[in-house]
Amino acid sequence: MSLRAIKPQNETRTRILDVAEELFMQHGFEATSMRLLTSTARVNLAAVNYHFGSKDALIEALFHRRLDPMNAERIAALDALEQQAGEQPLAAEQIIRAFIGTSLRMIEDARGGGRNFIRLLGRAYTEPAKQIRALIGQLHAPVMERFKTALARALPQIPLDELVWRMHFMFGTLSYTLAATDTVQLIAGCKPEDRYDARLLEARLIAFLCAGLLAPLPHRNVMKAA
Amino acid sequence: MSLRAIKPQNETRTRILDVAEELFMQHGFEATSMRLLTSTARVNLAAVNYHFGSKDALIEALFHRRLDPMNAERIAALDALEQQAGEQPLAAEQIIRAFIGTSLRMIEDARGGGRNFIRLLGRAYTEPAKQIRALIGQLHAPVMERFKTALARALPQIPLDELVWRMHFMFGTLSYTLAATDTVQLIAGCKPEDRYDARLLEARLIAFLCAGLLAPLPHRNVMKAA
DNA sequence: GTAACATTCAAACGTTCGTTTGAATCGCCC
DNA sequence: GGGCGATTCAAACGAACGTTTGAATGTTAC
Repeated sequence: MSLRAIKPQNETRTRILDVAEELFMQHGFEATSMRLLTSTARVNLAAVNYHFGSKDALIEALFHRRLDPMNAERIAALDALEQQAGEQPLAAEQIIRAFIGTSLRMIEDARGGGRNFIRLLGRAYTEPAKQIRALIGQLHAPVMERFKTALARALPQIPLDELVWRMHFMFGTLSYTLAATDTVQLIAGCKPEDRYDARLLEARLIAFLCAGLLAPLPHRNVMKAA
Repeated sequence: MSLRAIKPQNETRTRILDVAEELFMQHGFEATSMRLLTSTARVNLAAVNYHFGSKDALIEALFHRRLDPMNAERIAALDALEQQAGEQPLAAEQIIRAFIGTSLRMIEDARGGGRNFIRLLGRAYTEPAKQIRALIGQLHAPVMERFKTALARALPQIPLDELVWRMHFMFGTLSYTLAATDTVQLIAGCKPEDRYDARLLEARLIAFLCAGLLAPLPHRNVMKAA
């Protein structure tokens, strides 16, 4: 067998996953049929069922392939920050950077398909299918808990329930921004080319999110005023 | 014909729309079949095609029914604010309140189905189907333009492109928060009962969004640093 | 009462879906 | 080079989908 003819291991699996990322991002999970997927990937119709078991299992494998390393990287980044800081508390901005940096770096990876996945992920947070939301929640749970305690230590003046909501808002901003497609331009005048300058986008996101996270506490008496 | 037996006009239409709101919110557009929809609404299977023409046309009518009054209300609220302020510029917080107040008031309407629609809407912003995103974008365009100019006048120190992005972030926060389901609790410790205290949620959202909108400008040299 | 129109109904239409099947082909070790 | 597990292939499966049809029923006006 010649060297040039060596067939990469799991080539079919990989090609299915890559195409699935792109098509699921474009059309959604339900609207992407196995026939379109397999023909686009130039594999047999039965290949998905053979290699993954079912369409649902393919979706699960797709999220695991990207999310597991991403979340590990996030936790490692936070570990490194805390070790480097020693006893000193971290700044909220550092923690935010550690979280969204992982996503934004993948956005720059247009060739490798990372951008496709990030957009798909942004959509998946509001996916109606319960099993998908449950999977995402389960994969994110450890890293969420980790960042929650880190932020709570960095911002002791913010009550925990308020902090949880602000993390919720932050997460919404991030997922919506990442999920945004080229076609939808809700706010007229938005220049689409800006969207892919990940460096500038990061600076804008950080400024917005840090300010929101550190916002003055809302008056608690709104609870009684109702 | 007795008074009690009077059949409300368009009862079938209305019942279809109400059930569609609920089922589309629960399962999404694609995953909700006409058979489930019509049987839940206790109407004949052909009723949707008779009254609306097609499933897609039903979706379109569903958005029009809620969004047209909502956006009219938003613009009216902004008009009232500006007239009341006379020559004086509005505060950013007033403008934000005018926008999100409409959504949050519908969240409190659990009986009337407004809550269903708001959640559905939150999801629709990241809907993969292009026609749906295009419809939402088209229905929102006038109100978006209106709020953009209002915010630009209230915050002249913020460059327009930065302002557009911050509106984008705001919109993401709002849509994600509204779309959030009971089942997904990405951040552990979030108490679901808080979610329906619209008054408290509004105070939290306003504090977060105002701070983000008024955040210090990011350093522009990040563009060169890349 | 009856003609004209609006709505509802049960049944069927053709299509597409995810999945399964069993044979054919490939890659590799002895 | 023959055997064997891994993979690919064309074909078919039953189910579910959105939609259409034509008759039946309800409603309104004269």
